[in-house]
Amino acid sequence: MYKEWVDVLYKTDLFTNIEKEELLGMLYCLSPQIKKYEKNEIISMEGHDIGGIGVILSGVLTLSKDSFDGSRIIIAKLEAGDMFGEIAAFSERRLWPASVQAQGECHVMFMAPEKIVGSCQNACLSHRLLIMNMLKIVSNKAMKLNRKIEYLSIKSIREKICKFLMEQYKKQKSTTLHLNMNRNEMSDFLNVTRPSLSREMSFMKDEGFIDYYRSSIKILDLEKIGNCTS
Amino acid sequence: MYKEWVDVLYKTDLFTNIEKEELLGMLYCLSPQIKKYEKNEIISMEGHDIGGIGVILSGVLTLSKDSFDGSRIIIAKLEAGDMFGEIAAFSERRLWPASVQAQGECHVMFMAPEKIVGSCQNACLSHRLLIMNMLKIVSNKAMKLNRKIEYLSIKSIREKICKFLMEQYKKQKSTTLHLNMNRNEMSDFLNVTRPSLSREMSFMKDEGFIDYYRSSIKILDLEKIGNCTS
DNA sequence: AATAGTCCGTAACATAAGTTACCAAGAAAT
DNA sequence: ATTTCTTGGTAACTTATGTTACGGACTATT
Repeated sequence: MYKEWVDVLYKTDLFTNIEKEELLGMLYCLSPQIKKYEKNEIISMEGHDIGGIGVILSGVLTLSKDSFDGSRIIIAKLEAGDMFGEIAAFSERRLWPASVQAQGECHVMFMAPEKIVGSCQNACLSHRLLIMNMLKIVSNKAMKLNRKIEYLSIKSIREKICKFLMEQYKKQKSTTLHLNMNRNEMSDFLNVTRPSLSREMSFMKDEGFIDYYRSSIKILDLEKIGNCTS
Repeated sequence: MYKEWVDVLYKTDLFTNIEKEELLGMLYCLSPQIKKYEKNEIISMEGHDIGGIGVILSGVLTLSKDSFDGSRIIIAKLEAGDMFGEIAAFSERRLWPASVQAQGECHVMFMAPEKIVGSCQNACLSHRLLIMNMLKIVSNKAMKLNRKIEYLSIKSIREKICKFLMEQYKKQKSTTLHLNMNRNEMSDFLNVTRPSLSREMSFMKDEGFIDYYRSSIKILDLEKIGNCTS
């Protein structure tokens, strides 16, 4: 049952530094549930009780936050190997802070947080590793949230775009960028409306900073993008 | 040297579930540094390398983020027993994500993250507890960042004010609120300008939702504050 | 008591961003 | 090939919020 997923799990952050042979044994100890979801199926709803920590075995999920007025902001896309729910699971307020939805068919493994933290007789050493991995994962996630805050704290759209482009540039190590999101998702991510984003991007095109066609963007003036103030 | 601070540390989240008698021994094992800072002294600068995790022994500190344009957003005020730097210390990118500044005279204890995570011979059990406490602390902090994101994602000032007032109401369990910040700090927190905040608050006063005088705010129409949409 | 400093409300004005609507290019379906 | 749907650019208009500046009410200092 777990065997077919060992190769995927072996590469996850949660099981870093844990040997493949040990892994299967640990899995039986952790006794996670594996569930399959269809396209657009909602895996967890913001505000509901947390069942367990999720590890994506296959497929793509979207993490989104619902605003009061009904609009939805996509926080992130998650794929095989990624986790969700770890933050809330180990905190005091054990409610889903966001909604998780299947973008296509996918498999997800759920673990009870107590099983990770709680010691067990046969695999104590690995458990220690597991907790330490968990600490690192949660810390990294917190750092990411922090970066998100930096985005949202920026007030002008142009600065948001510049910051976004610079991060993409650093990630893709090229001035020719291929985004894995469309305009709508990009505007969601930057927390602005699509027409406003398009307008600002077209201004920047007119001014010769960038060129673009749909989700391909070319940075023409890297320096100006880098220290854009207004 | 550490003795005088045991009572403070005993109450911190980091040492939860650890006996007072054990604590002193652990401190010698962790060998933290204690430093004293004067009013307005900068304890750590955003972007610089992390020395260690800080625990506030006395005094009040402010956590703030610098924007590119020079403005500064106050994220939080920290007081005796609070920690800072835990997130970054256990993540991959070990840089201060924010600046920390002394609001008045204060004492801070710094610990190397390796000392917490690394096992030691004499206090292995306590170390396990320490790591688990750490996991909970970091998770809680991540949840708080998440809440901050919720604030920043709100676009209208009025909704921000309403959310802020509702949280204060839940915290203080009274419709007569006493804020521990002035208008400037409040506007920083909500990431809007002070005059804009004042204007919106005065509109809300005119409409009979609230009444206020400086940092005392009275909620008059709890329901309308609670489900304010525009 | 007089002075200076801080905090905060207010108002006129400027502007950036949201809103709505429309259209064209591509993609998918028939 | 034709139709339908999705995606994204554009433009006119509206509106919320930032900007700047001023003044009054406290507070602290001398």
